[in-house]
Amino acid sequence: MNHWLLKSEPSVFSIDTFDTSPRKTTGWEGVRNYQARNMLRDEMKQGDLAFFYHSSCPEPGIAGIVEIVRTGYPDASAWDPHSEYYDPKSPENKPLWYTVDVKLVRRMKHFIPLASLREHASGALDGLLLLRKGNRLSITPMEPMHWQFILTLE
DNA sequence: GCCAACGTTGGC
DNA sequence: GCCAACGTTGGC
Repeated sequence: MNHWLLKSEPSVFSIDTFDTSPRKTTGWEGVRNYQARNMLRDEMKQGDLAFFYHSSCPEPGIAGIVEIVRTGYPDASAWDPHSEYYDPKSPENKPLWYTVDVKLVRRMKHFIPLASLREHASGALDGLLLLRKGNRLSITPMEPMHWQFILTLE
């Protein structure tokens, strides 16, 4: 099983938004970055777990855990002219962008602020992509070691 | 709002 | 293929 970290802006989709989603599941639409696309399409497996991270907000950090419940399939929003994720460069019969379905497993017992993660940046969380300067990927793979350690922080 | 870092675009 | 310009991300 793989471990991931998914970023989301709470003003767009927060951990609470899952409560209003059928079966607490949502399509992870709108990723328009090739590196992230490749992970969505090729690497995420059913049953994989991911930390759900709030970004670009007053208190960034890890809010919960989600599970990949459907593996990569074409992101239809790229073909929808009314969608904010519409991409005219995506051919109708050849999908350019992909998405997966994620389901909320649970909230963290305690929200884990980015600042708390940083305290271990040169220790147990050394190498965590999220903490690397300049990292902007909305999807990053995580080492099981880092996953386990973060669970001890909650 | 500022700024660093990175990705994408497009001219050549 | 190079590289400057531009756009986006995201913490602060």
